[in-house]
Amino acid sequence: MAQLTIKDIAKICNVGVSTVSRAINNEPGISDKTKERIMQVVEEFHYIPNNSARNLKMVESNTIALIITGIDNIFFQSMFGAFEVELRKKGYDFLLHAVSWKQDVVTVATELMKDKRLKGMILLGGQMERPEERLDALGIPYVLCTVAHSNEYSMANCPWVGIDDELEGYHAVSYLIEKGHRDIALIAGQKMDNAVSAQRLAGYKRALAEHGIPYREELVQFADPDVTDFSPENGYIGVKHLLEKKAKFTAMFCMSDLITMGAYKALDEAGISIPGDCSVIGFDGIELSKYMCPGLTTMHQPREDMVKSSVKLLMKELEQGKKAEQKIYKATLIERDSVATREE
Amino acid sequence: MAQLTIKDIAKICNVGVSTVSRAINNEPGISDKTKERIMQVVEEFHYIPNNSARNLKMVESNTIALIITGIDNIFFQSMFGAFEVELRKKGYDFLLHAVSWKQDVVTVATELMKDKRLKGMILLGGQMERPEERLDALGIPYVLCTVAHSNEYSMANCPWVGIDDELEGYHAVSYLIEKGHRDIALIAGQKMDNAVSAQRLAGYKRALAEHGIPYREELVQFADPDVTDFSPENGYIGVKHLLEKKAKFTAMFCMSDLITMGAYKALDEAGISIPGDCSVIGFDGIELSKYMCPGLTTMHQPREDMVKSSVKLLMKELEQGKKAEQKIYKATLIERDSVATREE
DNA sequence: CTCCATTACGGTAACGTTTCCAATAACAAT
DNA sequence: ATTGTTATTGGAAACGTTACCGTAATGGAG
Repeated sequence: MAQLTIKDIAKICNVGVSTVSRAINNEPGISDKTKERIMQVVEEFHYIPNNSARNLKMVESNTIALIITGIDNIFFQSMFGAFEVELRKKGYDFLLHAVSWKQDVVTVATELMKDKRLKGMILLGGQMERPEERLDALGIPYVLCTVAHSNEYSMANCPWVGIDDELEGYHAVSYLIEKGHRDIALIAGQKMDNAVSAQRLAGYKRALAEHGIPYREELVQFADPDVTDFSPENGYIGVKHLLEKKAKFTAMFCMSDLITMGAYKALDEAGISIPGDCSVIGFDGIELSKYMCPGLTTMHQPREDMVKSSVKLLMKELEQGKKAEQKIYKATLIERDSVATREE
Repeated sequence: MAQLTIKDIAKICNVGVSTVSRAINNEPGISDKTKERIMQVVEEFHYIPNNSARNLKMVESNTIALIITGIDNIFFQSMFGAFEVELRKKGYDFLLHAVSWKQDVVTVATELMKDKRLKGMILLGGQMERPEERLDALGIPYVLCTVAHSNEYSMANCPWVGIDDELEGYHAVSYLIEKGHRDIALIAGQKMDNAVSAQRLAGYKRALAEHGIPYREELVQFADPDVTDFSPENGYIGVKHLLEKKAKFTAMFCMSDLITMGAYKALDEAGISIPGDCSVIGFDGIELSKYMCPGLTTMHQPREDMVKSSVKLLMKELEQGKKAEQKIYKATLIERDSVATREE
């Protein structure tokens, strides 16, 4: 079946192509009568404009793209919706584009920008070093949301919103210490290649150090190379390893809430009660954490605020041409029932 | 910053545009020397072709789209990856496109087909009636995977893969009955508008009827209008409602595993033990179900098989021009620890 | 009835690419 | 040298749309 084009519609209606174009884009300079007639034909023949041609021709769109690395991550998933409403509220079109871990985000972003004549973009998730070097060259406003980076390098030169992973890891562990725990296990992500994990680990070490507790390697368990970072499996296997090593601990910091789900299971199978025998603290504050038994105490990332802030930063750049800014949020501790005080 | 085009590259290299085109698409009819020279310039200037122009010009791509309704659904999420590897294995390019519940899937599909010159497509999730009427007109092969439909209408005329929700609902409830239960609660999705829920409900009723157990309305709990179908909240609130009504039951069928998570919590808060006081069976067999405490007994949908089958069906249409086919899978019961035998 | 201002419309050049076709270069065979 | 064959290359048309510009139609004022 041959594809229906704007010319076909024009021919059917006995008008010029520009008139049809005016009709479908409700532009001025067309009488209501012809417009109606054209739209009727459009409906009847199910004509749909070709976006490639449109994007090719148009000098600028009204579209803002959300480019997300790690679409299978439940944490980011919970942010899609908020981004969409926030952006539409400001009158922009919205485009969600997933990039897999193997692709280079900047390449994808560049491609997308050219193809869609993007007005701006928000990069969500993943990790990168010195992104501004290549991103600035694109010439359109962008903001990085929850994009990880190594300890050595800060995001100081880009529009960036997120939390300080080192600091919040420190807070989580400090909380456990305040509750009287000194033997604190850690279930982390991949040992290499995971910047978030590395930073939270740094926070863990600092908290220990500040309270004069020696760092013991046998208590920190990284994800096996073949399991997904921050997944339930990560937690389940992690705890199993800990138990095999006969590591002794009275509390545990898991680097994601999903990890705690696996940890709960492994602990349950070993007959270790939460929080009686072992306290557990999670990270992220995802919806699911509230339904765990016992309710999970966790460091909650203010996702809503982070998306609002990202959009606001982008708008500022877009509308006022303002320079790059940063917005670093605090995580908040949600106390539920998975952490107990340890008496000496 | 002006956008770099193929003409710019051609000018820089002192060659014609067609030569550059040949280089970047590694087509024959170009000497290795010039090709190398061009590619070097391409790298240096970070040239990226404009896909809009490309798609506009090219008569046919090698791309197959996965169009998914309900990207936030954990069940579908677990299928993305498998689709991608399966399709790439066959040598096709892969494109994931999310459509929100408000959009019309067929419109989106048509648009995408025109824009990207799709070779074929797979529709995942959502629900539609008589989709073949409009989809066939597109003129490209497609297959529906786990797309719901009402009881009255079967998918007999489209390429379709999925399970029989009525039958598997029947199986789940029959299993409970075999275990000696007669007072079986049901936590369902939205009362209206959810075809999957409606079919599993029909299965529930049939199982009851066949065993001479009267259907009692107070035991079935639909999702509140403002909560997400099949979510943990759906389960939590559902059980709370049941308990408020002082409904008496010894077992419970939840229409998704996610629902059971909320149900577990509500049961736990009410001091009702699983499976001692109440057995629970779930549906879907998602990864998470294995980590619940106690381990969840659930009807597992063969996701891997369903994606493989979808791709195979599409290939058949693509390569041999075969007519629409159907593939209806059986769910398999995974017995874990959430269902107990009830003694009379 | 004429003139002018306004509104409605049609024609056509771009947008950046691929692909066909023609043109040139290279080189071997006569 | 001449011819033929093949390997490279350049030019230009087309893809479907939008946006500019010019022209025709309309309608009100004089």
